[in-house]
Amino acid sequence: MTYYSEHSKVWVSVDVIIFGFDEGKLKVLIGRRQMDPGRGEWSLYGGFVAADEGIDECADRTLRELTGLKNLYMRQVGAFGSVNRDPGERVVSIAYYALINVKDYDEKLRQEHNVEWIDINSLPPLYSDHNEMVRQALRRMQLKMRTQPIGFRLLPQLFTLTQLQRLYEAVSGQEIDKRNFRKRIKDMDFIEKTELIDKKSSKRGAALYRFNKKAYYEDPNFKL
Amino acid sequence: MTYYSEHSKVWVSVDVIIFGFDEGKLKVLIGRRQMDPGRGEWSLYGGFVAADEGIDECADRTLRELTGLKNLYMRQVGAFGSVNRDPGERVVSIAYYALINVKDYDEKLRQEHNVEWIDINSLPPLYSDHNEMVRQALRRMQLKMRTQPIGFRLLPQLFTLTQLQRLYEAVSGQEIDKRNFRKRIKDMDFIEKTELIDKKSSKRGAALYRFNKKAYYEDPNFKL
DNA sequence: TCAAAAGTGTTAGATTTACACCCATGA
DNA sequence: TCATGGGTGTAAATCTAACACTTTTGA
Repeated sequence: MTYYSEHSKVWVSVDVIIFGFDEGKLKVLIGRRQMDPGRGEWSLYGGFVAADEGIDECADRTLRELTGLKNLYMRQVGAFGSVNRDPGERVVSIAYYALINVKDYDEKLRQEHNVEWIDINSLPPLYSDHNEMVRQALRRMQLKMRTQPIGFRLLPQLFTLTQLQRLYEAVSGQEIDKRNFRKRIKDMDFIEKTELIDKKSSKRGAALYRFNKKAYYEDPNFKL
Repeated sequence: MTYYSEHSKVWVSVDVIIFGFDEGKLKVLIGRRQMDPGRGEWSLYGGFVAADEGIDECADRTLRELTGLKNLYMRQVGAFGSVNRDPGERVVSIAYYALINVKDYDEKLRQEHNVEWIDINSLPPLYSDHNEMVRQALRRMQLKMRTQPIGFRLLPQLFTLTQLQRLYEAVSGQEIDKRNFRKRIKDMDFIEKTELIDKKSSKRGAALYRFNKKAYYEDPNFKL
């Protein structure tokens, strides 16, 4: 049974832009390409879509393969399919972006896969059209972040308000007024202050907060 | 030269959600599927990506094939690639949406292709995941329309403010206050009032306006 | 003469922005 | 004791939303 046999098939791959937040900077996980063509060039991590898997499943599998983590936040950026985007063969690639807490990523696994966290503002030239994928992924993530509380995916479960503010500054690329920021946060009941104090970041210590998912679904008024 | 031969290839197609505005309603161009499987079902118009064309070129070609029109506004919605989305074979499809002025579409061509303008709020069940494609395309278009003056692509070159308002109401799905709307329009210097009067829509007649692309690029302050 | 659509301003309320000082603590 | 990051409120400006009547003219 072959319905579309007069048309030609192409390879379809998935490339993942993995965002992390560390040292006050927004970072992307990239590595040296391990196959030809382009072996050794800086590249996003990716993989080919198998005959019996959907593209979302492929993205999940690829991400888990690299990070060992499940249930990460991931969204599609879009399809990239210029004829000559891949120097080897005709490949259409679907880009996804994912958010992870850098601390959750096992250091050994990172080294095994030979990938590194690079500041998004200092990315080297990447393989094929991967720089463009990163640009588009960032734009998408920025937009999403204004209206959905996904930033917490880049932070530990407990975080200080300064950390949260630095995160939003790093993602949006612009400074935020401390008092106005904290005022807005106070209005969101699903960002809960805990009794715990973080003593690492300052002498005085800063209150640790937590994102309450359940409270968010009951009253999802997020707007930054 | 075969780099990726251990991986399997799939068919890649393009499906186009063509939006039009007519009789105060937002409409989509759909037709009866002309091939197996699913022959006769309501469906978006689409086509397969050839080995030597990029996906954007494929979308352009598909759109021109159907409408005979060039330089239409078109944007990618995303890739759809569940394993079983197509009942015949494994096909990954990239959805695009396009905006056209219904009046520019040659009636004869429309009949030849056997497609119809259907109110987006009264769409029948469509082939495969096409209903979902339309939903996502609409959402994308709505978002874009708030910050970019793309609505004019759905109207004749000359239009009245009431037409423009009805368009925005149809796209956003909610009523807009007439006075507030016209106030905002007045602030945009690139929406120019002409000397011409439209006498079709009312006894009194309404001023016809025009979108000045050049003026927009000089001072792109659009916000609705 | 009247029905139908065009056109026009004001005001209250809500939201956004700008801005500076005291606090607690470890070194 | 002092340097460092934590924490707090107010006022002006801007933006948004609500709202009703007059005009023109073809039928």
